[in-house]
Amino acid sequence: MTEKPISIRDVAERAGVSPGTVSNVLNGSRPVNAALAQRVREAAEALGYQADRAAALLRTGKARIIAVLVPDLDNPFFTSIVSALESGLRDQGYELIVASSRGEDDTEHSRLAAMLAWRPAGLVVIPGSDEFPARALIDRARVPYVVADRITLDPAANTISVDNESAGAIGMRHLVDKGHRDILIAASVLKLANIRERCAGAVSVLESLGLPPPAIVETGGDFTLASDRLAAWLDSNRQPTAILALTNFTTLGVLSALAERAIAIPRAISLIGFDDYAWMRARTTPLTAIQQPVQAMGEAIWARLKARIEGDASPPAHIQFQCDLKVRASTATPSHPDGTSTGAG
Amino acid sequence: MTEKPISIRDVAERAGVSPGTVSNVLNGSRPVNAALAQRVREAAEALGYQADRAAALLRTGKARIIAVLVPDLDNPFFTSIVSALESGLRDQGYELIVASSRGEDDTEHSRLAAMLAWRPAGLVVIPGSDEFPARALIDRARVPYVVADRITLDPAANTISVDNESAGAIGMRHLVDKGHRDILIAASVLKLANIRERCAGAVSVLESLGLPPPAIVETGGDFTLASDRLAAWLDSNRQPTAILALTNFTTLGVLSALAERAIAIPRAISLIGFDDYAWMRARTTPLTAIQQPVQAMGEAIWARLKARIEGDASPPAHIQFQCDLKVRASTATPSHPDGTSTGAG
DNA sequence: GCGGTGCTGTAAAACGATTTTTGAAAAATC
DNA sequence: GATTTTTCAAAAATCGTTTTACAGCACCGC
Repeated sequence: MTEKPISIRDVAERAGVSPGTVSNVLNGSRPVNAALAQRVREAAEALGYQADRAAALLRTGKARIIAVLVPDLDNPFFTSIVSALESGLRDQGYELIVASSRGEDDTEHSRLAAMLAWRPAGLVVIPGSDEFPARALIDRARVPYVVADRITLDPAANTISVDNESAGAIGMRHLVDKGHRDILIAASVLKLANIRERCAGAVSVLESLGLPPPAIVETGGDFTLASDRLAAWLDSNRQPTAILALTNFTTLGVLSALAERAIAIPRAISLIGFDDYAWMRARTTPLTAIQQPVQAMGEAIWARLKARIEGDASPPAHIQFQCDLKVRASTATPSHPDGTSTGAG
Repeated sequence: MTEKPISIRDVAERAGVSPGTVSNVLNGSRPVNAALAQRVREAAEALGYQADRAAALLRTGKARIIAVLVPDLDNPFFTSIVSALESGLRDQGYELIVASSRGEDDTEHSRLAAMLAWRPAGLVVIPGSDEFPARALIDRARVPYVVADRITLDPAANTISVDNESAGAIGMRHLVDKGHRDILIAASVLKLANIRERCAGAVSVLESLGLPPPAIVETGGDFTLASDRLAAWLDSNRQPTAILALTNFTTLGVLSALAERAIAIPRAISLIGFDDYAWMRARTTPLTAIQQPVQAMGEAIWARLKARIEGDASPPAHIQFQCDLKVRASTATPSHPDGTSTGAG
């Protein structure tokens, strides 16, 4: 009893033309007599015709699909990129397929292979590691792609990221300007180039001023781990006067560790967070934060990818966005300006 | 110079068999001589063969695709559902295509139509409104589907949601038990049935105890709006001793409004948040929160959808999950037990 | 008036898998 | 040993679109 979905043939019949003509009208691939075209369009409308994407794809070899691979769909930074992308694609007849690599190389590989079997028109990938071994797959598929957020060794890749050195530097400079000398950097995972660069930027500020290097603690990727590592560090080291967090999850980890110990922000310790979410502002002490221009990045990713899809053959671009420091109440002058001589034992 | 992607024909040739046999081996649709099968598998492996999904889809009529439509890809509740779903699908050869309706009926309609053109095997939708006008599209496409989070009037729909009445009730009961009588409910949008039910659950607790009804403020969907509306309400009404927030965004709105006014939690006002995110815990005063079992819901959605895809014809189920109240430091006994007689003017 | 040249529509050939049909061996039966 | 049945792979049909090849027609210049 299940009625068949309407095909191009039905439309053709109703409009009294051949299927080829219908296709030409609907895709504008070849000029068609205006009156006929009108009839075709009416017929299509009346029947509620939607071209079967599978058949179209099979013939043309390119799906109007953009595949996105991110390391973690529970990380708001990644989902906000996905969201920004979706906004860009929505009106242009593309669909978005998403997958999470969970930061594992082999998952990354298998998910990528599965998505490429759809022959997507383009690919956006946030690699789980700098090596990015799945790159070979992409090469083989010859699909236009953009690497986002992470830096890659792949010379052929278009990349969209933030200026991580500068991001680290503006945070550190702000702390130094406030008078802090005893600063802890909460880094997530140092084997990621972008995190290393944020560190480097921060460290270079101290270096250029002839100040001693900061302490760095590597917190790992997720929130609970970060919280534990930071707590352990705080319990076994002299308390810094300021903390610079390099990702949104480490920011949470720092907040958690400080809250547990009832360490006041910014009275005892100043804090700079990374990324800028509503929960960072909806606080008694809103967080000073290094804000990534997520929306702009999403748009840039799509702009670049779209250009590539449409045949642009310019050399690969490496677009870098500047982060903004949103100064709020969580950073203040240290209570003991000479931070090196005090602090808990 | 672009080498062609390897097709089933290439594999067949290399293994010295026909394409049909390759298909039978790889899909197990019909028995094939073990030795031959082995040869075929080796050839496929050697060539790195991946079946063109489009061709397969065209023939079989069903894509191994699950389409997901959510109201907002920037809302962590919705993305966590997507994430949980992705985990379920990953190993079963399905891909996930996502789209955002932005809470607009016509966007919902057009995005749904676009996704259905791929003839997905299944559909998960979180409708933007109770009316859910796009339902007609789904009926026409005869695709198995599950409605998540929202309640729908559609009698044929499988739904997965939380027990909203109970969720509202456990929050309110906790506040009443603590001694609060002057309670404000921060609801997002009352035209959504799930929000109305949370309200109803909360209100019924007061009713059953013979207490006066709570104040309710409708904050709207997004964070800044919620913050403004709440601020306005607080400025023009007597200050309650406790606030019950009914969504994660309203929780943020409440926090923001209270922070701006330097109203201490829980000393001046107790607060119960909705959903349970790391940022609610990583605070000096961790939030008491009504936690939705997101992971379990994601799994249930997939289980139900999968059953339907595989031909299960049992009557539509309406699965409800119970929320958990996580009691933390943001709720306390009101400073003036008789809340009606004090408060700011 | 005639051959050429756009124009515009139809007919038919792809696309690459799956599935049905066919056919030729091998196995079983008498 | 001849005939029937079974087995299993090859061949062919199919899905619905796009695109190529071709044909009819009008119009052009000579």
